Amino acid sequence: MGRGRVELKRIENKINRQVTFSKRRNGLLKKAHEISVLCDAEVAVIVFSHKGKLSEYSTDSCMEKILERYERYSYAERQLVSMDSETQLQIMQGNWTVEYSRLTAKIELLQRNRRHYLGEDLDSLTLKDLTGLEQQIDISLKQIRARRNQLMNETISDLQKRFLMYIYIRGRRRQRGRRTTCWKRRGGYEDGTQEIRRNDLDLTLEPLYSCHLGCFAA
Amino acid sequence: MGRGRVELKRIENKINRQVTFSKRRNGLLKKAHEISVLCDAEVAVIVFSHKGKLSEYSTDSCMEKILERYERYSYAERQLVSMDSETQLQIMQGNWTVEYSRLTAKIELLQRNRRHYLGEDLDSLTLKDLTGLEQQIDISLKQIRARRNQLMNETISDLQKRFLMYIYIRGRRRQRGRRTTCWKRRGGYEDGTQEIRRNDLDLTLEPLYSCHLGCFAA
DNA sequence: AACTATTTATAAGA
DNA sequence: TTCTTATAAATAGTT
Repeated sequence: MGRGRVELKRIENKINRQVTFSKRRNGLLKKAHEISVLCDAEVAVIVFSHKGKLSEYSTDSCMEKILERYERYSYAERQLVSMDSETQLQIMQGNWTVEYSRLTAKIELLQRNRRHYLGEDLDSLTLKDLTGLEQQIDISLKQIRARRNQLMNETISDLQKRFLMYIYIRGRRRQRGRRTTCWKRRGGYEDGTQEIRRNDLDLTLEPLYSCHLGCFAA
Repeated sequence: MGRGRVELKRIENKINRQVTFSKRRNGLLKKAHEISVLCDAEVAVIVFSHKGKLSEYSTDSCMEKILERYERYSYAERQLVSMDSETQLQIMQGNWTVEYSRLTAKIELLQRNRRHYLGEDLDSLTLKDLTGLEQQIDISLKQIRARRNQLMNETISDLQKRFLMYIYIRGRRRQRGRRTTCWKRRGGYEDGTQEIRRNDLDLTLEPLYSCHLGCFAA
């Protein structure tokens, strides 16, 4: 539709491309509106120019509704967009408002996911989404329980070792006590004993990394 | 572009509307592809017909990527309006590094949490953390399962209704078939029957909003 | 941005 | 649905 047939390949001349884009974009949006009105259809058109400028059309100006409807149809999952070289480029160019929005959008997505992981706001999910989520959370619960059991076992055997050490040390002190003379008991020996005793059996659940208990291992 | 000018209003004749829709949809998708190739643009077109059938076009067949880009872009636009004045001031002063660090820190925290919810990187957690996490995830799994079961039950009863309707309609057609004389069966009756049958039992899992099934409710 | 020669899209008919 | 064809609409190249 114009002077001379057009070949379906990228227009290399930058000016021509820009002009053609502008004309055809208008045509496309117009046609989208026409089919929408004439045929009672629900239409969404999104166009990003080569430079990244957005143009859009949506029936009754309700893009979100149409995209939601589309998502329901295609059951596609959105993936978290990880930071890449595009981010760095944006920042280098001082184009931080876009970057800011990107980050806040990402935060919002992560928070939405978080609510799902915590079993909240599940009404918006499809059956497929829910099945996937359930499997994921099920696996994750198993892993958490496995790790917790492991840690509890470590703690228990650790406590056993501490207790054995307590018995051992008390036994040795009693032996020493029988051998020593009486004058050593004067001058606050009673207090000192209590202090030592308090430290003998450490009941906190922190791991006992620094104790060499090879003598009790057997 | 055709015989006679066309008025921009809904085509009331059902057949005409269907034919026009089919033609114009092809035209729209073709033009979307053309501008995409010629002008190196990223284009997404989504069309739902009056009957609810989906047609779509997307540059490089990557609809999700384009919709994500759209969400980010439109979120950015909304964000510029709703951004609090302090943030705007920060950004105006070119002092985006503070804001950037704040946001990335938040993202990092959220992602660390996410990994924990997914049962990853649990070694850094204490027994107390793990116990809390386990309880949380356990509750969340129960909620997800409850919601999933609810949705499955809804789907099942929906299918049951569809099936009953199918039986009912088939029965009625058989009754009608017995009453009518034989000459009506000639001239493509078989084809017609098959077409109707194809529409009788809609096995998609979309909700069945528009069906009045009061007769089966009891 | 306007113009205009052509191509393209498509409405109506078969 | 598909083909045909007359005609409206879109647009490529130009000014």
